[in-house]
Amino acid sequence: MDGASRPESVTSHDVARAAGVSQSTVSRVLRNDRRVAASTRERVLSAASALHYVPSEVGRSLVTRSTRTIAIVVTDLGNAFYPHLIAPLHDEASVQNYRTVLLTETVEPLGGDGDLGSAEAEARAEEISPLLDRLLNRSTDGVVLTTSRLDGTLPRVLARRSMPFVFLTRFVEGVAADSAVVDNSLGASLATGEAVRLGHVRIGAIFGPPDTSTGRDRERGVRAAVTAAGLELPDAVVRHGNFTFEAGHQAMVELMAQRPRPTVVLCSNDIVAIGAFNATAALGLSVPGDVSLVGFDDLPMAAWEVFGLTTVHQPMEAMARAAVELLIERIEGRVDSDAARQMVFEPRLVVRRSLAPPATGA
Amino acid sequence: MDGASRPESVTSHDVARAAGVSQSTVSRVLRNDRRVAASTRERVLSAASALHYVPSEVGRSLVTRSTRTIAIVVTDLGNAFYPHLIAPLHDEASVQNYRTVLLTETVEPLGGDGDLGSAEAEARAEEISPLLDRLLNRSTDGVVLTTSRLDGTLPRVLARRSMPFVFLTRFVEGVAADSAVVDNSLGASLATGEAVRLGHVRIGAIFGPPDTSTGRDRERGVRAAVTAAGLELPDAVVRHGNFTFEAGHQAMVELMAQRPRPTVVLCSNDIVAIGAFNATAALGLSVPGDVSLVGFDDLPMAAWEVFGLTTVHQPMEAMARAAVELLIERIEGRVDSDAARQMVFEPRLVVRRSLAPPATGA
DNA sequence: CGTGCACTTGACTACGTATGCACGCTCCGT
DNA sequence: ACGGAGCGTGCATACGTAGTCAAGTGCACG
Repeated sequence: MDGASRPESVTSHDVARAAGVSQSTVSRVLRNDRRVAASTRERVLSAASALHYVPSEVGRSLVTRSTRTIAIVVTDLGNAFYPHLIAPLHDEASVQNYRTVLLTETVEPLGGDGDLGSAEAEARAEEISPLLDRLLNRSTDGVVLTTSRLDGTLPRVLARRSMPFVFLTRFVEGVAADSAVVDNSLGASLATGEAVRLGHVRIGAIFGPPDTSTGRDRERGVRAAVTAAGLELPDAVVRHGNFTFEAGHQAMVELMAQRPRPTVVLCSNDIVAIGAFNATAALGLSVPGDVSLVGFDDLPMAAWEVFGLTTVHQPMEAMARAAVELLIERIEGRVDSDAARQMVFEPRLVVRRSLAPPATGA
Repeated sequence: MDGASRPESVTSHDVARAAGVSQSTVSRVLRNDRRVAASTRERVLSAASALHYVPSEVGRSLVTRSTRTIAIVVTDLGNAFYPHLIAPLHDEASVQNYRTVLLTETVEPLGGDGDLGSAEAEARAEEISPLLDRLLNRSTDGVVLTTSRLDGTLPRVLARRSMPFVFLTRFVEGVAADSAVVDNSLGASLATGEAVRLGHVRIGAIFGPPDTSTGRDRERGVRAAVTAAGLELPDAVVRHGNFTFEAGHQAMVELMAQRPRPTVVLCSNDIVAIGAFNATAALGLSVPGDVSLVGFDDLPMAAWEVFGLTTVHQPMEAMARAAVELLIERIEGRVDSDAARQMVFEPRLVVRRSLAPPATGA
């Protein structure tokens, strides 16, 4: 069956034999141990080079009990949001001489049997999913979580098994872990305040999932700013949905069917806003002529000329770097306290075409 | 320094002790070896569960000489193209019980010393870059290459070290390796033919890098169709660039400055086309009123209402699945021949708003 | 009642690398 | 000339798992 007969690879023993030294010496040379004679080092290096020797990471990991690899957990790779997070994570990890593994958390549909006892729920949480296995089987030194829902069990399990991890973008309350997030509530307030300042009164919103910190905090910020302005946010012009193009598209179609129509729609993020933008195109409406739109995140896409999307910038690169640093400090035990270190970044409003004063006399 | 004192994890020996059996038996139970008594199995499983035992992938890999992990090599994670490739790759690998690692190939700028001797070039090729190290250090069983340029040394090095790999989307001539690609030349011909059929005569093009099979083959297809129609493709309305938004944007600005302007511009892929689309918006031109646009790939984005991009569909999911299957067959030695197996998929023209007949009397 | 087979289990070793320990050698000081 | 320090190197072992070999038990059959 497995007729592979993989060509057995060259090991440090082979190099040792070729150089006429012991395997220990080979290891020392390659680990840059300075207690080895220059002439020996030379011989070993040329033997290694001649044999095309590449040290086995597996053998090394087994004895060092470290893989210098961190896992990044995301939900949906198809979502345009993640690449912008993944790239800086990857880069910063590289700088710190860590490798990166990308893992997807398949969100299981909440089945019909909603009321299983807490004992049962606990048991299910401990059940080893493929993802959890991957995180706990020591092929990874730490984890960056970007997708956690507030009720997620994953962070709790990781904490219990004392696997180092850090929250990025979102976090889960009641779990003591480092995190790097933007001040979502403030950002949403800024955007809402600007809409109010421009004279918008009939404000609509497409919020994110209430069981994510991001969705909830941005909603809080919008509602606070609306209330502070003495305005209201009627349920008829509010929708909740996932952070996806499709969710934004569909919600926007519904909102545009309301009478009176909102003159501005605040969206939970840029992807949703772009879904909404396309919905207006499908409906023959114009932005900002018929309705203004505001996003959140400031993805490169928001700046595209066809959108000109007003949005709230969050420093994703800085956040990703911070997350990696926090994590690696934990991994290498360089941090004294067990307390969670929460880094909160400043949002910044980026004004573009998609937000304008409401049409007069509409 | 490293005061981590990582809590030493539970091993199969711990489980063995708890269950009152030998480590071998624990291993057998977990490997589902049926030569173990039901009662023993029961005891071992409950001990393992009580101790929250998770087998060490590192230990396992060392002895099995296999990691069940395949690497995906891409250039630019920020490019919207890759997620659509990565997701199905990841999924198919999961189905086959393989894990996936995402690696980026940093394309080194071609320095000024262009003419180093072939011996020198060879030496540099053998130099172990971080990426190459990662691919050869046996932390990975095989590689999916999506980014190779025609002169790339990576595939050749992999072949020489007999590391299984497969080309996806692009390929490199002269390297005998399995590949899964669309018929790029045919696809480009289809799109060009349609433009001609609609009456376009002044055709412009933004081609991809000539040192990629994708860029070159799509260019070939366009040129063949133009010639077959008895038309010409003047250099003034042809640009070459990378497969990026920015390249498409800039090239389009240049093409639109030509007189007479082309009435249609064929783009090397959808990202480039969308860059071009945005350039027209910046210039105050309309698509397809002032100029028609055609892409390639049929990313979900092409179907967005604001674009309505006519493009050539390639079955990326099927291609990704095929690539994974080809690769795993190689890894597991299930394929007799050494000959390259090339799977060529059918392109399909998807007509949307962005391609229309040229304005009359323009 | 003896032989042999089926079934179950444990002792042991290999995988490739890193490293503690000990040994031998050189060189210097007295 | 002798002792000790210090350097360079090899031996042996550990890491956690899989699998080989052999041994033990019990049962059926002759």
